Amino acid sequence: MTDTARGSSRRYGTRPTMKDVAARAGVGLKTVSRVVNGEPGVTPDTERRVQEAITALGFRRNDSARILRKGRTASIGLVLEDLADPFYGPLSRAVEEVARHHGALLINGSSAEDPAREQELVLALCARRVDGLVVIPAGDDHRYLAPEIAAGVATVFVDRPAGRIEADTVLSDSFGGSRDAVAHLLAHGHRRIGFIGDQPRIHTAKERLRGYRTAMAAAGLPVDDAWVSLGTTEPERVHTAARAMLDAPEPVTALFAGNNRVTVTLVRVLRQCTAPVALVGFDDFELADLVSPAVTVVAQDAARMGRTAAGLLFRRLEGADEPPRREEIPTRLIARGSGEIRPAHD
Amino acid sequence: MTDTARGSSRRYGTRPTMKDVAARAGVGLKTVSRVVNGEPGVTPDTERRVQEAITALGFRRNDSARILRKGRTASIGLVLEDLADPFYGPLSRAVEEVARHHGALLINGSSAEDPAREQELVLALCARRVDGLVVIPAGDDHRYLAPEIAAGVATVFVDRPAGRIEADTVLSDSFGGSRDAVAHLLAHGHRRIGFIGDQPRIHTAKERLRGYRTAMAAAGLPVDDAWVSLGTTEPERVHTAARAMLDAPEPVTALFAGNNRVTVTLVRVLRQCTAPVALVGFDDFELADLVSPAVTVVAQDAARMGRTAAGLLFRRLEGADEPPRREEIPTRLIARGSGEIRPAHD
DNA sequence: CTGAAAGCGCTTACAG
DNA sequence: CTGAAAGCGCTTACAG
Repeated sequence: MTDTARGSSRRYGTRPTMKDVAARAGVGLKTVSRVVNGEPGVTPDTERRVQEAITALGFRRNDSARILRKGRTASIGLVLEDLADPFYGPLSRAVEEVARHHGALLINGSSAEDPAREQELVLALCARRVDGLVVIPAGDDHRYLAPEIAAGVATVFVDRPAGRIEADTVLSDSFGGSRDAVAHLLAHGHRRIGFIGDQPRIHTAKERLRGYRTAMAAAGLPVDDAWVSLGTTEPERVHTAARAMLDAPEPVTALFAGNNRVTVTLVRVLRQCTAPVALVGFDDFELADLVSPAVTVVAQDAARMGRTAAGLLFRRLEGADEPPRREEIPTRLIARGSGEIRPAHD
Repeated sequence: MTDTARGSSRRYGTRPTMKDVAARAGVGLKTVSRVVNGEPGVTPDTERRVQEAITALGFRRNDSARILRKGRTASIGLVLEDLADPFYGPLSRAVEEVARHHGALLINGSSAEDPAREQELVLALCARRVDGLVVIPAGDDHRYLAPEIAAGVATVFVDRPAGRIEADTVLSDSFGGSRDAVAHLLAHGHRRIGFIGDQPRIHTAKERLRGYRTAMAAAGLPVDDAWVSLGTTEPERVHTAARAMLDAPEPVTALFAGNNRVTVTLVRVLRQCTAPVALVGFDDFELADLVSPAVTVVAQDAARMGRTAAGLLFRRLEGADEPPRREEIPTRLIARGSGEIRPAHD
């Protein structure tokens, strides 16, 4: 009889519960719970019997039930633009490492740069009752998150600020990094410098443009409208924009790329040019030193951004009750050759 | 009174439940459940009252409770080596897309190529009762998963086969791709070809070595032990191995790299060489065409691997009851220059 | 040292 | 169309 019951409880798709273990070991439910959770107050003999039952039945605690009772899920959500983008790999990994040290798992999803999808994902994670969220926002209005934050979901925004709510934020120094990049080109004799960046609704794109303008202004130089092009990072769009700047009657002698993907496209465009054109890119990429000329970049520290964000998150979860913080991670200019090319004449 | 109760139920960290909504709307619990889940059989007027209560209280259904009752978590686990590795980005993204179409979230973690950590992660995901698992295994003994699979956790192994259990598997054609790569070098006149690959305990490393040996044998050529080096992908290790092959009295005239990271290191090593040495790498990488000479590779389709794996997984979850499958994803040789260099003389 | 009862927040199965 | 009761598999708070 007992054997039959046990047999059927092993059927495909059915798993033994603590109750089954308790029955088999001839103890109470709470005793099984004690053993499973390593709580004290169980005699060695009782413990052994429970362990045997656990092994025999192939019991594994159902954390869904545990989570419901305890109120904490020991998981955090990570919403980013695209898991396949190399910038987010190290960032995700860093968040994961910190989560791991706190015994938490990572649930993540890609927004594909779509605000509606970002919101859908974030709210799905809230419904799962993640303890916290790390969000690289696609949208610019996060009021939908306010009730969740008020209900205790620790939330940190990374790479771009939250829109219309206050929250912990970790950003790269886009403004300072861009200003330095352009100053670097100016120091190498350039006067007509083009900026090709991401869509203007993206915060970092605006900041990088501001850095560009500030550096030009500090050098007392005018900025021709034709030297600035913001838009998608599609190769075709970037290619067209670059060609326009390079084929103008007074062509730019240097280009500053607003991000990773733009930089790579510009490397391709510039190989076709006869006259050398200087290039500095925002954000480093793996083989930047292998291309020739090697590409000068303003490097961001994605792993540090992830670590910092996760650190802030767990501070909140451990009860830190302080106003939202905004951390800025410095960038670093790495001169490799392409940014040190001087203008032909002028 | 009611207001006080409501006020306190909004306290930081406390969230309203269906019961609260029911009380406020003056309906039964089940009616709230019907509205929240869009089930039929609710008058428009009742529905409106419930919706108002939901909005007023900021209610969001607790999926932890739902999951416990329904038995399915609508989440799948993805365990890979390192989220930050560019090979896994597109693979993860592809798995995520398929999961999304099935309404499932992705929980993932990195094993860091450590079998113990792989097991710990996988079992933690099983305790969370993920519906399925996509595993890029680090270890070579997965018997620990047998009870979970028997209990209904759909499991698919990707990139490397499962060890000591039967399970759905999606692999690249490492053997065929490597054989083709080496045949390509042979066709360009090489006779002394070196192979630098990953650690021999990794299945793909063994398969790629087998492809190399098969191609050499098919050409009737001997393989000198000094031409084969398996080990970690640390740049230093790869550098030393390559130098030994290149500085030998009878140096190799071509190198076949067993993976991505090895290829990149070899590009760096070969730039220092005076005599040109041919190179083919297993696995494509983003800027392979920008390096000079551009790098000839055997490309894997990581996204297709991810899609295929997730496809198999959801077939199982939808009840497919068939023996474990093994899908092999073809590779593609992309000639870009480095693999078409001919040996100096001979 | 051990265990019975209540409850976490939902859904299921039924009854009106 | 609507709702009260039971239950998912654990943990909590108590009592022995």
